[in-house]
Amino acid sequence: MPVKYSSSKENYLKAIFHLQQEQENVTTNALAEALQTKPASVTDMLKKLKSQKLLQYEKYYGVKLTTEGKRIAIQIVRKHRLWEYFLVEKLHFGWEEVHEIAEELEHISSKKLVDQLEMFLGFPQSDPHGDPIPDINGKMPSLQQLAVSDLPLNSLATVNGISDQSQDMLELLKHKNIQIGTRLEVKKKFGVDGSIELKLKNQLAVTVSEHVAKNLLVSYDNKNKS
Amino acid sequence: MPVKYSSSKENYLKAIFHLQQEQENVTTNALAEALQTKPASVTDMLKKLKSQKLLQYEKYYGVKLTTEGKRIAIQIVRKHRLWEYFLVEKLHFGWEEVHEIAEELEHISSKKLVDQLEMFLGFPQSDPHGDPIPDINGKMPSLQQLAVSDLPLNSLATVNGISDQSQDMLELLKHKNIQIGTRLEVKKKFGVDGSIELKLKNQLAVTVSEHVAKNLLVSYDNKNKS
DNA sequence: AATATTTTTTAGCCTTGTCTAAATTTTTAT
DNA sequence: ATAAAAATTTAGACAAGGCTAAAAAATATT
Repeated sequence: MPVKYSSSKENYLKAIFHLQQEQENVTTNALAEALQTKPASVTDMLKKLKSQKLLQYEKYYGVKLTTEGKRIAIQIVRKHRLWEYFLVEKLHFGWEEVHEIAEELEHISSKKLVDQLEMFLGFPQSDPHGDPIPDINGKMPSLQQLAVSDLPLNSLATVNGISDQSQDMLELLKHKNIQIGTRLEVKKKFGVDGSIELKLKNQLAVTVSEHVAKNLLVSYDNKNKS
Repeated sequence: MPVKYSSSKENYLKAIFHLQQEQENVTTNALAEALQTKPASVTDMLKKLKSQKLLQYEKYYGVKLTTEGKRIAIQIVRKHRLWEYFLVEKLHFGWEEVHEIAEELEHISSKKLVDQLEMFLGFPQSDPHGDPIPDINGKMPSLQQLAVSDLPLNSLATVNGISDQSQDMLELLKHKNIQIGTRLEVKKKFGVDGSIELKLKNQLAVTVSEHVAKNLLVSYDNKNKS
């Protein structure tokens, strides 16, 4: 039953999976962009993946994962995020360094390895960037997430994710001392440029641009004090 | 400086390195055997590795690693053994299960990853099978090793390695409760078939065949008690 | 020393995953 | 509704790594 797929195929499935979150039907160009390859190569690979029943593909009409394709994609995501957690929590990497390494580690095939790793790590719910880690059955713990830009004035919230995970973004957040778990309060919203002033728990106030505010995800704090 | 080589090339370098321990000059057939491939494929690859200056190769005359080739091979060995240690000590794998997984993990490229891993593990000196782990500079801690078959009667020794690391051997040793660090005493040597009776510390006596006795490596215990 | 055997290499072919250039289809804009 | 633009696919090529069958070299045997 557990068929092995090449790293390349796994990367295609994962990329399609991620793109599907935004758009039901994934286009060839979007995939080429995501995988840093050429559209012609994507077409070639899609035909192979189709013949393996990992996705539905009709010429010119885009692509959708089958149940099996999705299952494999989620497995890869699970491995990627568990390894990222390991790298940060156990090996003391910075959160901006781990993605690249996890891109390699996620293709190690042993299922037992992932499951033991998960146990060793204490069944973490989300990776260092706040993204949920699928459990052994592929179920994603879904957590309430809204952008800082959507918070009303004076609300209290805790950072639990970042949608733009570019190197630049992660470095900026690191610089401003914002990480997963940081508690913050919305102090001011500037209409002119969409920037927002935040008060970080136990720290000074900081101002973030509209772009940052839109990509910094939080959940409301439980208002169980007063 | 840190050029990347394919997993396949790394495997060739590693296999040559291991075979060189026994025989200065490594033959094409021996390599094909070790890598589970055909001699013709070996010849092809040797030409490529030669052109990259990783080894000296003269048609029909066998092969030898260059300094650079050896450096890379030792890096791979280092990674392999550190990962094996991790799998056994942290993820609680059995020593007979880890080789295959480490074969994959050893090709993960990040140097920082290996070095951090080593620190996280507390700079172990040898892997779960007793083989020495090269340090960050490629230096191997060499330890005194002789076969149980060469021990004189009544000598006390501690298991520190196995030369035949086949699945079957590891399973047999596991069954007989012999592992790295096991202390033993030679009780009887049977000339007929070369088998040897051992008394394991805090356990019953066991008999091992000549084959096992020849492949079980030990160091003499420090006789600092009486 | 000559022949038989084994080892190694060469030649030609295959698969996977990628590319460029050209052709085709779909979408957008007039 | 049709022309222009954009997206996608096809065709043909290439590099890496591997294979089989046949040729060549080295080694062993008589």
